[in-house]
Amino acid sequence: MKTQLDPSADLSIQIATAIRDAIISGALPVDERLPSESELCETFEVGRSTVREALKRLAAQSLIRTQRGATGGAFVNRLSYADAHAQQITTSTLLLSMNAVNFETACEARFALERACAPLSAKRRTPDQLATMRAEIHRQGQTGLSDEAWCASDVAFHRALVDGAANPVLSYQLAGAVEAMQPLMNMITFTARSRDHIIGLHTDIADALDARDAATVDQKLADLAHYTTQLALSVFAARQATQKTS
Amino acid sequence: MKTQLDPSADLSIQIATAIRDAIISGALPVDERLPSESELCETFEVGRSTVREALKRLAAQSLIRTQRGATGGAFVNRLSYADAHAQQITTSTLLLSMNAVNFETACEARFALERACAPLSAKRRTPDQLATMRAEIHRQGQTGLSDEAWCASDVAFHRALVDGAANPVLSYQLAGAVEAMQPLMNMITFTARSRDHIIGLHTDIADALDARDAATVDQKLADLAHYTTQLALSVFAARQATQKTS
DNA sequence: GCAAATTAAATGTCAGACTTTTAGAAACGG
DNA sequence: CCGTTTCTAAAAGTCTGACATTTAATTTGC
Repeated sequence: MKTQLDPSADLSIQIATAIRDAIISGALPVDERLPSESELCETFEVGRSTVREALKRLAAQSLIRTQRGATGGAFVNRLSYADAHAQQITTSTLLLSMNAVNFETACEARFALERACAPLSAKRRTPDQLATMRAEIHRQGQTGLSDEAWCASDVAFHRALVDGAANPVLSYQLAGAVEAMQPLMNMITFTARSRDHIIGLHTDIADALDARDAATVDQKLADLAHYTTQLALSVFAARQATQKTS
Repeated sequence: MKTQLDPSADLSIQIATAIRDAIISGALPVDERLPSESELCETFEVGRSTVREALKRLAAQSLIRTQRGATGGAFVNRLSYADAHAQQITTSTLLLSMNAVNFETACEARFALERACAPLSAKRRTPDQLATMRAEIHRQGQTGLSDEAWCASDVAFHRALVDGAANPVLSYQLAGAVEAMQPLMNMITFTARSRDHIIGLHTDIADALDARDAATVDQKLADLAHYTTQLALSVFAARQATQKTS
């Protein structure tokens, strides 16, 4: 792990990189304990704060965890799907909000990914996941549901669909994308009429999954993608018109 | 941004979280300069090392960048697709290597995602991207190509296919998945016979994209997924048999 | 008016002390 | 001999103060 450091660049970055490389390459296996901070100081011949800043960088990426106390120290962390999922959501959310990705692009990506797991979900979905979808559809039909609650339920519905594919790698990638889009979706006002239409499509999707009819699931997801995009465009257009008159 | 800190938990984590929330919520816009370290010390009433460790955590996630000198400081970073892409690859790679995701699961996810952008790529691929694919196919046909070089070319081919969808959100998500799988693919020995078969499928895919024939692209990707999975399984089985005899 | 030197502000690094947490060892008592 | 309590040591977390380095703005000198 020891590498010569270039004093002209930031030391804590170099140390973090060296340790990260050791972890990624497998030289430091999961749950292996790193040397203590003092030992790392001697190894790299730097001050303790420098070592600590390097370790914090790694901790921020969930590559290590630290534990205080006598047998404590820094340990190589087994990256959990939950950790990866959280990072994915943060990254995707920031990417969407900071780069002015237009709604169409985000929507297209989301539904393209979701359609990718439709056939798998049709094959493997459990009765439990179907029940979750039905429950969310029922909730979506309730009057007086706020736009936020509506969107949250929408996410839960699609999350169940994705989980139905029973592929954790797909779930982690996709659920991140779906949830990252929620802030964008929250900006849309869903009228009672548009809600009814979406609920209809959701019902069709659930029915098709029930019947393990992959083609119909795919078709209805495509319809939903098209409808959502059109709806968003009209809502944004209307909002822009309002702003001009005011 | 100022929030009361709980002295029982780690201060640097709380400070990092507070600033991160401010960034994600948009309270701190892109390129906004954070208060200097000394000012943050006073705001949160902690020592400078604590503030610095918090900032390093954020820097590790590309949420901020720091600049030295008179007009320096920490600035809210505009997350670039390149940054997001790099993080995605690291996360996905670790997830696959640390969680004993079996090859079938990873492969299934990868091709499911890739098939998701096949129809878009068929519609939008540029002549340039087609040329890249043809070039990689040509390279793959050369004799004496190492397994690593073969896999790298394979990644480049699929990357061009994904980029053909002309959706940056899809590119970032998918290219990460494709590249994260490369270490797993590198573990497979590709015989001349299997290479020929894959090259044939690649050619079919390129031809179908050329003709903007989405259905055939999808079909050939499915074939490729199936073939790759079978090939991997047989390679792993053969390796296991060898180990038993030794 | 332009170039060089100075200054000031900011991050990066270091050293040392202290605090807190924690597991294990030692002492104690039944 | 066993269980409980106390002590101890190791380690991360925090604080303070100092110095180094980088960089832009300011001042100075010509």
